[in-house]
Amino acid sequence: MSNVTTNFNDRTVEYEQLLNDFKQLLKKNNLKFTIQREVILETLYNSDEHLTPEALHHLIQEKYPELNTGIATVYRTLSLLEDSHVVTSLSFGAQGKKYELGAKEHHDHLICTECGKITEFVDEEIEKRQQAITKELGFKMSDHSMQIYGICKECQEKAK
Amino acid sequence: MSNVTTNFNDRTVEYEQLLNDFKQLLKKNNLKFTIQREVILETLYNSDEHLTPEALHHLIQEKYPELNTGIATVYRTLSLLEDSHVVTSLSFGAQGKKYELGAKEHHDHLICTECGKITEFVDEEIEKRQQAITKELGFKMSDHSMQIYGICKECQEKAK
DNA sequence: ATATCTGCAAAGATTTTGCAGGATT
DNA sequence: AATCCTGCAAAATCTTTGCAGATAT
Repeated sequence: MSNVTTNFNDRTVEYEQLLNDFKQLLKKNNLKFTIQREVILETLYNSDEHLTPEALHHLIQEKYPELNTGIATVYRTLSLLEDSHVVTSLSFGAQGKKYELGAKEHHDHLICTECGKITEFVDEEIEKRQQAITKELGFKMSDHSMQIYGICKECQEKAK
Repeated sequence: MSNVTTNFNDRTVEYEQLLNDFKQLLKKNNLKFTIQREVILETLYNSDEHLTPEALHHLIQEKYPELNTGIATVYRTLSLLEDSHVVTSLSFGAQGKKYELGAKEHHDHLICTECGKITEFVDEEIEKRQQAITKELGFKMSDHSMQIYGICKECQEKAK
């Protein structure tokens, strides 16, 4: 099972692609390409974490203080990106929503309800079963998301 | 693989059990068993949905208006229940946190993006894989949620 | 030149907290 | 009787919105 044409394994090309898609999306909706929007996309791309709007804003303020990006712009851009399915949001036990780029390879989430840590994983078996189930029910799948909640190894040990 | 002792398949007994566990929990922490706390537990138990604090409060106000339960009590009780791992909170993309009893059988969702219909399903294969994955990573699973988005059979036919 | 964006600050929403009277142990 | 709970309302957070100047097309 190979998929040579889609997997460049080259982060620069990958980001260029993402950025281009984003520009296209904006153009199609008569929206403008601004430095703030680019910086938000880039910061999400370069983060391995699931970011809260506040954390994202903070990162941007640190890296590009001269832009003086407002938190309102972060919220507005995240909504835009979520509506367009470019990012997805998650939330767990603690408070607030967290965002991540949806363009990354598909993966599911293991979420610790004690410390909030999110671990990503991909399981071929599960992906296959999902396709089998939807096919069986005549459902045309466009997307899916899965979260497993529980307590991570570290927090279990701490509790002892 | 049988598990005769734990599966009564009798909702009344199941609820009694849950309620007893809850009472024990309260006693152990020098907390008091109040009518509001019971009603909150019961309403969560009887709901098939994942409820927001507001929705839960609304249901309770409708069913037991004479209690005049305050939203603050709902929040306080949900925190208590969540800290004790009796309920888990999660969020499905849209806004706000949603709560459900952790004791319920797992179920996944097939969501039609055209008509909004939600179909629940359980798949043994997926359940097994989830357990295998969490075990492998030393993670203690309490709950999971999975949503598959797409277009249901009926809507596909309508579109023709 | 026009339409959209942005930061700011104010408004809305959501969640938490202090307090005084009420309920449970 | 002592302790904990509750509803209420105020406070603290989190998110959205209106506006006037700035920026992208």
